[in-house]
Formats: sequence, C-alpha cells, structure tokens
Amino acid sequence: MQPLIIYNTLTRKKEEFTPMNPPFVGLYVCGPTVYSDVHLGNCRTFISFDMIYRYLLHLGYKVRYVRNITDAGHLEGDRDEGDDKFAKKAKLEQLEPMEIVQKYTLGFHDVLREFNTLPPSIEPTATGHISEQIEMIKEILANGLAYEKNGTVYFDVEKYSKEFNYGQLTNRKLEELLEGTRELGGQDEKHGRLDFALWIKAKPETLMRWNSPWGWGFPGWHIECSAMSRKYLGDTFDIHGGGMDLQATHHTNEIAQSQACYHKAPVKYWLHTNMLTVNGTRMSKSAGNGFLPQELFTGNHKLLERGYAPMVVRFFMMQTHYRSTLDFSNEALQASEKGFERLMESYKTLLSLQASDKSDENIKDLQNKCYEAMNDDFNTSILIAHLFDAVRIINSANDKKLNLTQSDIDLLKKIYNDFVFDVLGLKQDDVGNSKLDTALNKVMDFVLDMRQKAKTGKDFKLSDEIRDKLLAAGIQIKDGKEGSTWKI
RNA sequence: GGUUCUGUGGCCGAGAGGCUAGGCUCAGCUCUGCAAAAGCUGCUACACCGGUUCGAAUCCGGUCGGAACCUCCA
Repeated sequence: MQPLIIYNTLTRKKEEFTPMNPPFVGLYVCGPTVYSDVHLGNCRTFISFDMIYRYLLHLGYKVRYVRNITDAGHLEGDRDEGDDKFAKKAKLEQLEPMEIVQKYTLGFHDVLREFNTLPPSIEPTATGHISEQIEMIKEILANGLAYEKNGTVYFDVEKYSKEFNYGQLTNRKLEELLEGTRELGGQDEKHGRLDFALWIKAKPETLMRWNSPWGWGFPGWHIECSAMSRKYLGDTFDIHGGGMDLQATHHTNEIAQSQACYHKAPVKYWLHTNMLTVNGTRMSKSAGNGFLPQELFTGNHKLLERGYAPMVVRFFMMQTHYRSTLDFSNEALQASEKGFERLMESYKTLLSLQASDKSDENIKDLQNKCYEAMNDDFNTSILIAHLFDAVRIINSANDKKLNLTQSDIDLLKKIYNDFVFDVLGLKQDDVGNSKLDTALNKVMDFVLDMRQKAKTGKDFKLSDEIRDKLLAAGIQIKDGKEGSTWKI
C-alpha cells in the first residue's frame, strides 16, 4: 500500500507520515474555549480532525487522540489584560464561572454528537492541570527564558529567539514580527513587545484563581496545551492540529514554551484546517456572522432558507479539502443535500443488488483510487468523486445495464462501509423507531400493491392519485422494471 | 503597511506543465400509461497582460480582484 502523505505546516511541504512509535500515534487538537456556544466554523475544525482521526484508525494505527477543553485563563485580548472570558460571561449570566464551563461543555458535546464525531481518547481541562502548568512555567523560568514581574510571569521571546526560531511555524523573522506590534507603554511590565504571559496575577475581583509560587493567579492561554500534550503524549509527539487562526499566536507560543523547557521540537507534524466563510468572509465570533449548529439544523436564521440535517452539513464539509476555505451558502448546501441523498440511496440499492457471473467494472481499481485519494493529504473531495463513480455503477447494475459478480458487490459494500461510514463518518439520517418502521413497511407494501392493481386495470386516475397523495405526505414512489419502491 | 494564500464552466468545488475530477443546475435522449427515480449525451472552464516551453489553467514576472494572519477567535 502506498504511504500516507500529509501536509506539514512546519515545513510547508507534503511529507510521508511516519509515526515515531508505530503502530501508536499521538494526536493533539486544540479544543474549544467553553464560554459560549460553538459556531459552525469551530465545528468544521473538529469535523475535519474527526475525519483524520477516523482515517488513521482505519489504517490500523493505535491513536491516542487528545483534545482539550479550555476552561480557564483565556483573556479578552492577547495583551494579557482585560477580563477573563469566563468571569465576564459569568457576571453577565449571573452564574459561577464553572457553571458557564459546564453549560457550554455539554453543549459542545451535544453538537459534536449530532455531527457523528468520535469522542477523543482524552479530553483534559485546563483547570484540571494547573499544577502541570505551574511546573512547566517553573522549568522555563529555571532555563532563564521567562521572568516574573509583580506576580505575573512572562515568556521572553527575544531571548528565546537567540537560540530558537520563534517564527518558524509562520515562516517569519523576528524583525518582521516586531514590526507588526505596537510600542510598549511606560506602564507595561513586559520587557519585549512579543512577550506573552505564562501566569497572570489575579486581580481582587478575579474569581478563577489558584495559588502558585508567584502568588494567586491563573495560567496564560498557551501554556495549557503545552503542559497537557506533554503529559499525555510525551515531550515530542506525532501530530498537532488546530484551526489556521491558531497558527501564528497560539501554536507559535506552544512550540516556544516546549522548546524553552526541554530544547526539543514538541511536534513532528503540524496540521491546520482552513476557515469556514460566509459571503467570502471568515465566520468568527467577533464578526458576528456565525451560525449556531442548532440554527442550521432548524433553519432558524435570517441567512438560511431552511434547515439542513447534520449529515448533509458534514457531507458538505467533506466535499472540500480541509486546507481550503469553504464558503457557506444555501445554494451550495442544497446541492450537497441532493448529492448526499443520492449517495445514501445507492447504498440501499446496493444491499439488494442481484449478482451476475461476470463483472463489467473494475471495483478493485476503484477501491485503490479511494485509498490513493485519502493517502494524498486526506483528499476527501477526490474520494467523494470516486464514490460517485460507485453510485453510477450500482444504479446501472440495478437497471441491468451492467453486470457485477457477488464478490464485486461485496467489495462495493466494503468500500461503502470503510469510506462512507467509517472514514467520512456519514450515516443515514432516518434513525426511526423500528416498530414504526416495520409497520410503515407493511403499509407501504399494501399501498404499492393497491396501486399496481390499479395500474394493471388501467385505472391511472387512481394510481396517480395514490402517487400524488403519498408525495404530499413526503413519500416518493420510484417505478422500476422490477416493481415500485419508495423513499421518504 | 508587513507576511501569506487565493482568483477554475450557471453555482459549489478538486486537480495541476500534455491524459482536461466530482456534486448541483439546465437542455436533449432512453425507460415509463404519464410522471418521478435511474442511466446516457451535451453545456469543455481555469482573472488579465507578458514570458519560459514543442506544449501552461498548471512554471516565471507584472496588473487587477478576494481572503487570512500580524489583535480574542477553530
């Protein structure tokens, strides 16, 4: 089998993926900050990495997938001032900060379950790893790459840069980075303009606070990922992922913190997923153009014509490569919906396909092409193109326009199970009550039989009426050579 | 302003120096009592201007759009 090739942000090249300790793979993805509802853009990242996780599992790797929950230490600005996001929200909603955390963590899990994502192996929280973070800060201080000022600890970027390449992940030089920042004010505690906080002194009104060697305070945003990835995956691990927006600041600082501690690059492959846009502009919390998943499912949003099922949205996302921006529109979503339904319908057709003693299509070749697509940096959009080739083959075989042997039919089933369900993580949306389903099937058999009798007796008025009434009820009749079938 | 990325047919989106994905839409055909479904066929595109090359949508230079990051954000 051909090797898996992935695009590494660190080198800006596609590279062959070779885990450090096969068959084990360490995967860390930056999770959400749970102070508000996740919007669809956030979901795209987690759905993309779910696909990547699923494919690694499919290839037989034993993956430890760590995705954190940020529930502390996230300030309004990255200038290490302003309110803690949780405290601010807590004040607004008159709740304890941990009530905020609980509420939005549960909401996050609910949403991801709708999108059929697999849970990570470990989902650590920042508040649960305060001592690990303090230990790490102590190490950085001991190595002389951080300094304490009035109870706050800062990372010394310029000093670090003498030994390491700070702008490595974004391919930028320190001087360029410095140009982009403002001058320090007279009251600033920082030595350098790029310095960032590792530990922040609590103000009298700060609710979420912990004791530390530097007094009461709370951790900076970036240190949690360094501390938790190290704890569960080791000093150096295989894959670190996140949204592209985290690349320049958060991930750059993560690398710096880890290297300042143990003088080794923490991550072998950095993967970044691209943004979801609305009318060409990035969906983000601050821009206020975000959709909540629930609004999308129900269609209850001024930009939406109607609702779209979670699996339609997932399929829509899978049609685009994870490193491309994806623009959101009703038209695009409706196109995906039809394509998705056709893909799922053909699976049902496949399950009842009659075998021939010869095959007119090379299914093995199709399977290889599916692997080739995925092995080329998880190219789901090419994969889906090949899957639609399978759709065409299945439907043609069903129309008796081409032949398939039983082993080819079985191989097609395997392709569907492996790629559509396991890797892309799609599933049939009609999760009904089986008792009702059985009853409905019997009723429909009866109705279709009635209609067939009407047709045989040339009572087209009645047969058309049955068809139209059923359609009005949301059931579509499909007349084939071998009789009629139906779908909701 | 700096750093990147990007500009593909009616729409969405892959690909990437010659073999010119795929989905949706539209038109025609087959099938059908008529439809629908399904299949087949057609619409053959790569912002613009130069250059390299036997050959460029794909490489290089420029022009003009668009976006991201540099400030919290997946």
